Amino acid sequence: MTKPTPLSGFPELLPAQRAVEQHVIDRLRRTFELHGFASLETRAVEPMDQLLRKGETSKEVYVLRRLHDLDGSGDSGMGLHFDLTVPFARYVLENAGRLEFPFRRYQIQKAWRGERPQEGRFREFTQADIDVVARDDLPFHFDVEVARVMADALSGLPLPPMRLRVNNRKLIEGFYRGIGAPDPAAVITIIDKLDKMSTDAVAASLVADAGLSDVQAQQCLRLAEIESTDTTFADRVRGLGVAHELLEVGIAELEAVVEGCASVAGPRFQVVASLSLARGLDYYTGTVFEIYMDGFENLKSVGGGGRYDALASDGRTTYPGVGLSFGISRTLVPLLSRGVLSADRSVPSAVLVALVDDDARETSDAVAQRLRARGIPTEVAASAQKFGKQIRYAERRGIPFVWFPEGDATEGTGRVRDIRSGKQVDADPDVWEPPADDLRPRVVTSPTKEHHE
RNA sequence: GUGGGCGUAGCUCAGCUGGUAGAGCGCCGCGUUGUGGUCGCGGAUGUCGCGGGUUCAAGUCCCGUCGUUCACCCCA
Repeated sequence: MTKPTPLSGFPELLPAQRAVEQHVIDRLRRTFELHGFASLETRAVEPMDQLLRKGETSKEVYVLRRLHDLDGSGDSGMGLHFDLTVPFARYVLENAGRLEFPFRRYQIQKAWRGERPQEGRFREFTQADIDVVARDDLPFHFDVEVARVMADALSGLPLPPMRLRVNNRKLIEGFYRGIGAPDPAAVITIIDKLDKMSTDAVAASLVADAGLSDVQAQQCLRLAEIESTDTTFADRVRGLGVAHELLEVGIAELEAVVEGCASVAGPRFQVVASLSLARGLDYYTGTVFEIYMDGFENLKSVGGGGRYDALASDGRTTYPGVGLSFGISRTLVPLLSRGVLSADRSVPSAVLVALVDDDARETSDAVAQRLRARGIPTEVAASAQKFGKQIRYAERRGIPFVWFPEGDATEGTGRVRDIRSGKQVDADPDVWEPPADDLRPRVVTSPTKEHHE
């Protein structure tokens, strides 16, 4: 058999890298649950009509087909989900009668997109979503809450500092209406390209494609320039002299989000009111979020979300929602492959129990069992090589302690060596404990490699 | 999906206008007859991503393909 080649866009990690990913997932899970969000897992597939609703035909969906369904007559019309929001909306409708609203859930799962892979952009990837959904009416304070929860979750991760950019659709749409823009939606789409096109090009496009006058286009650009980490943006917006009812509602909401996040912001997590943020998706109706990672702006956003007044609807009842999504693969894979992040060992074992000779496996197994009984991940040496070799076996894998048994199986005493310091002490497997930090693989960062480009 | 760069040992890479493969690190052994890391000495490893073509001769040139990366697109 020839050596298999990797599959483009379907990243797989080495054991130490996976340990980092698991740490991140555990950490996110713990924080989400700390805030009372319930865990949910939805199936991998959705009906194609669900996936392609709202005319999102540009989505590259992987379609599912049975091998023996040659003529396609039994075509199920199923595809792999490309995000976690669409499956969640479907799930809410399907289980509306059995859920308690407002319903808060998190979901950490894979998603699939057939797009061309690039750094931080894959065909199979993991993301973490939190959403709150209600029936008929979802109070605004949940917009603030989801931002606070994500801030709490992300600032606890061993990652570069994150920046949450916030804006409000009502604010910008009210502004565009207030200046008399004939098609506010078109303006939003064009403003969203500000990070790629020059301001002159955007201005020209606003005139040509959104039907604005030069003066109106300049007003839009001045709005987009506004940015602040506190509520001072509000006066600057009002200073532009545009009046509209919707604009005032939007300003008030954005102020509330920025104020509400003030207590969770810190050196590792910044919240910025950013009036150029638009997000192309058309289903957002109020607050919009985007998350960026410092030093990795080339990845674009590593998370995003916002408020949808109609996350789901069955025709009779409407379910508004607000949520945020964080790209685990997008964030972690580039950090891992650049060596910025890694784990200090490639196995869970904290202790390697040495094997004195081939007949002493029983003794070593007994020691290992006693350590495991107290929650210490332990493995027994593969063979009775020279102790130097056995220590090296541990060293290669990053296992911090080697246990040398003494006496027979019933005694279970011995000496334990910290192979990093070389310190060796007499120990009892029913009593000895490693430092808490050594119990599990630790995430280590290399700040020297953090800066690039 | 469209267009460009790159692909040589486990890793990072060198290899000139084509002339039958190299360094550093790592790995293995011995010095060191049961406690690694330092040091010294010795050693192994490549279908030069894969397939085809041009040529007396291809790692080197051409085409295709896969992988990777960048831009567009899209977004996590």
